[in-house]
Amino acid sequence: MAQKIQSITGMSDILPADVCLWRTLEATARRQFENYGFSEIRTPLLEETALFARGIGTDTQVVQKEMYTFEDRGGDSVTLRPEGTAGVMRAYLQHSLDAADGITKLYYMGPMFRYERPQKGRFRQFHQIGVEIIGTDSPGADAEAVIMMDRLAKALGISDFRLEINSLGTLEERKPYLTNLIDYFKGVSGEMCADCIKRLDTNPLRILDCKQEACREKAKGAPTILDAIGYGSRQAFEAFKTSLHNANVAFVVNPRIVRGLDYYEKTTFEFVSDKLGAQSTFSGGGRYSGLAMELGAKKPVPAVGFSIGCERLILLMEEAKKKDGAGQNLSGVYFIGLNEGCFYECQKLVQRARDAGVKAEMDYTAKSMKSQMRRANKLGYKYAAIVGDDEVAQGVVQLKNLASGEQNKMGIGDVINRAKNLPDRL
RNA sequence: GUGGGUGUAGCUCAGUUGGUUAGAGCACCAGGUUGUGGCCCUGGGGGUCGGGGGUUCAAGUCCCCUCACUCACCCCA
Repeated sequence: MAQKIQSITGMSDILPADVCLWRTLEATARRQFENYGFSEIRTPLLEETALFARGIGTDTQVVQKEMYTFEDRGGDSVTLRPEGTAGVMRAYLQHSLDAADGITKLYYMGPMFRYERPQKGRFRQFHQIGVEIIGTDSPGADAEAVIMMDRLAKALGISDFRLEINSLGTLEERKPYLTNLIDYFKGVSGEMCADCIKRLDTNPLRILDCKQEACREKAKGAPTILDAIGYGSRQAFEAFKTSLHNANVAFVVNPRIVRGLDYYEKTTFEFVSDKLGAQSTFSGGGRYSGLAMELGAKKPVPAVGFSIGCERLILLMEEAKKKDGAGQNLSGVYFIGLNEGCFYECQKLVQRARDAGVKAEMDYTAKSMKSQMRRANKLGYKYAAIVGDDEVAQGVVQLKNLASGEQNKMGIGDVINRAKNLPDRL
């Protein structure tokens, strides 16, 4: 016997019962983003490996350990995209999307791939919806992006979340800060956990976020990035905060927010919820400008963006939906043929209904009436249309309203009008 | 990559110190009504007990290995 094949680790099916929620998310995001003047862009799932290596940063965990990278048949190294921003920036540069206007506002949605151990809210194939505002370093753009995300979450019925913001300063400002930070932690490294001692070399900012009690204690006394950033960054951060206030977007400043991708600078932000387990960030982003140069642009291109972890947001939507408990609305006509002789007539009627734009089905074989009625009920049809010998002879059907039990004889034209909720002609 | 938890019917789960033919609820199918669904009643189908090996007269149950799922570390959306 052949072995049963199932989906591979960390890559799950979105089943029909769940697709409704996904469509709501996607449609709401599209409508919102387009109201803010964004256009959709679709880039390939597969890109040259160098795009991500250079764009995200060679030393990041994503690039070093998590990418699905392989040689294609021509011997080129290609990679399944682990995030969306690099591909969008590549497309922006490749097609000179700045030509029409200095500012380009884009959004995208689709699957991303990272080879990680799955857990709650984390998968190997996961979905992101993201936006990028390219071509301006105005903090107004940062605010617009964050406000849009805030409104989207609320439009989806999610209220139980908080916004955390920070500024990482520019790359130049961060360098001396990092040196200070490393010096500080080296002074107290004897009391820190093994992971954090490693982080001194790999990712010192992460130490600020360590969950170990001893490290947290030490992190309290550490120099803060917000004290180290320059005048320009500070002013931009203040302007950003003012815009959030003006839009009634609540936030907390969290100087320990660290982003995992190298290209971030200045404003960064995360939308977090404590209903998501350990992976509590459902949307995160920030400002970047070095990315374009890494991808071969002649000068830096300032940009800001964020991306939503769809699976995590869906989790929150499910949570919010539990409170509503929306009932299903019935629709369509289920045709019931009472015997073999009526079967073909029934097929004709089903097709006329469908051609007229009405949802309609029937059994594939002439089973008992009871069985067909049960099916009509189970599938959530509003009407059953019963077709027996008498009805065929008279050119009518018995149309039964399955909710009220009311039943009337009528021609197929009237059935179609009823099912389309058009007023009856009679 | 590391650690914990869980794998028995389509789903949720029982299954005693190892002991007859592995059960329940829901779901599914049929009948109770030869042309009327939902509720109810009756009956039915469906299981390599995740997989492999071992101990034993005997393994769903004990031991080893393995795989999958899940949660956490790490990291991130």
